[in-house]
Amino acid sequence: MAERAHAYHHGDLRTALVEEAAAMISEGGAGSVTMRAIGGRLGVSRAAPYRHFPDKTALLIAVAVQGFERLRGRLESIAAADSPSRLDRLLRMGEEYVRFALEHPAHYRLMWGKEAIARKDEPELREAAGALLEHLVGVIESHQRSGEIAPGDARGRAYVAWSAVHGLASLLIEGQIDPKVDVEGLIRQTTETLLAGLRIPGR
Amino acid sequence: MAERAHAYHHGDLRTALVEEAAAMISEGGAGSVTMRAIGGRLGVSRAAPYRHFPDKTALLIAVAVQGFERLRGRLESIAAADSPSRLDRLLRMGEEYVRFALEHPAHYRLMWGKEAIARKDEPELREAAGALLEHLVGVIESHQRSGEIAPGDARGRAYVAWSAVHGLASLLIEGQIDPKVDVEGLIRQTTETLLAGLRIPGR
DNA sequence: ACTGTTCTGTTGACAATGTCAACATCCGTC
DNA sequence: GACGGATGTTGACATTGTCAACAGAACAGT
Repeated sequence: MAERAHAYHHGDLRTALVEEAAAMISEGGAGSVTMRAIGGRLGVSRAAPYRHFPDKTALLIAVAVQGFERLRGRLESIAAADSPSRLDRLLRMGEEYVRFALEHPAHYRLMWGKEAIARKDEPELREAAGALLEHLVGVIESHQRSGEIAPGDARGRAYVAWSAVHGLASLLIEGQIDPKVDVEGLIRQTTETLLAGLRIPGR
Repeated sequence: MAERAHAYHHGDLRTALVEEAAAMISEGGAGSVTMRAIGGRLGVSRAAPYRHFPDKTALLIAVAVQGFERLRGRLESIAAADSPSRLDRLLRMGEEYVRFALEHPAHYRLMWGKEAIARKDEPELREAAGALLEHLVGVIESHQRSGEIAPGDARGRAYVAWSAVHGLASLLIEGQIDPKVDVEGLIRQTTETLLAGLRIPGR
C-alpha cells in the first residue's frame, strides 16, 4: 500500500502538521513553532507529532521541502507560459523567485536551514533544492540553444543565476536594503545585470 | 599566579564573552552556545554574562557585529593594496568575500541573523552591515570613475554586487552546491559574470 | 582608614521546551 | 469478537534562558 490518506483518530495528522506548522511560521516565524503550540492548534497533545515525525527537526524539514516544491511550481508555471520573448520569460522567472521570498520570508528563511534545522545533510531537503536547480539548468540550456546565453557550462551558469536571485532575496528579507530603495526596480536591475553578464562568453 | 590575576572579578569579561562565543560558534555552531557552557569555559557562572549583556541575543549580536567588522577589514585591506589592475582588485574583493564565508561558515550564518538572533531590527547589526555596504558603494564609484563599471546608480549596483557574492557564499556554506564542482572556478565565474554585467549600461 | 555606593559575580529558583516511557484508544483483519 | 498495530495521551525529566536575592570588589569622598 503506497497511499493511505485514511482518517484514523484525527484525520490526516501528518499533513495537518505540515500545513499548520507552515501557517505558524508565516504568522510568527519559525521560533513560534513549538510542539505544544502546534498540538494545541490542531487539538492534539504535544507528543502526537512524534507518531509521524521522529523529532521536531524532521517536521520542519518537511515544511521546508514543501516550500521548495511550491517555489519550483511557481517557476515552472512561468517557464511553461507563453511569453513575448524568451528573454522576458527568464527575467520574469528571476523576479518571481524574489517575489516568493518576499511573500513568505519566514518560510524562505526556513528553507535555507539556518534557523531551526540541524546541520545534518538531510537528503529530502537536498533533493527538493536539487530539483529546483535541475529545472534552472534546463532553462539555462534552452536559452543557450536560442543564443541568449553564452554556451558552455550550463550548470555553472545556473549556480551563478541562483546565487544572484537568492542573494537578493536574502538581502531583502533580512532588512539589509535601504527601505527608500525601489524594490521592484532593484529586482529588475539585478536580473538584467545578471543576464547581461551571462550573455558574454566566459572562459 | 599569572593565570589567576583576578580572583573574583574577571577583568574584561565583556570582551572575553564575545571572543569565546565566537570560538564556540566556530567549533560547534551557534546552537552550541549556551549561557552555562560559555560561563564554564570562562570560569564564571551562568548568570555572569547578564552583567554585560541584557540577554543572550545581545551577546550573539555583538558576535555578529564583530564578524561584519572583520569582513569589512579584509575587504578594505584588499581595496587598499596595490594591484596590477583595478579590475583585478575588484575581482579579488569578491573572491575574498566568499572566502571569508567559507572559512567561518557558522559565524557568517550568524551574521545573517537567521539562526539565533531575534527578528528585531538591531541598530548595531544594521550599522555594521551598513558600513560594509558603504565601503562597497565607494569601490563601485571609484571603478565608475575609471570607466570599468557603467555610470549611474552606484548604490543599486552595489546591492547587485553584494547580492551576487552573498548568494554564492550562502549556497556554498549551506551545502547546496554539488561537491564535485570546482569551487574556486565557480567563485571566479560568478565574479566575472557579475563584472561583465556591471560593465554594460543598464537603464 | 572608614563608609557607602556601584560594579561585578554567584546561587537558587522557575517556566518553557523537546523528548521519552508507559499507558490508553481506535482501526482493520483473522 | 479477539488481536495486533497504528495513533494519541499523560507524566516525567533534562536542558535552557532568565530573574531575584545575595556577596565580594573596587572606588570616591570624607
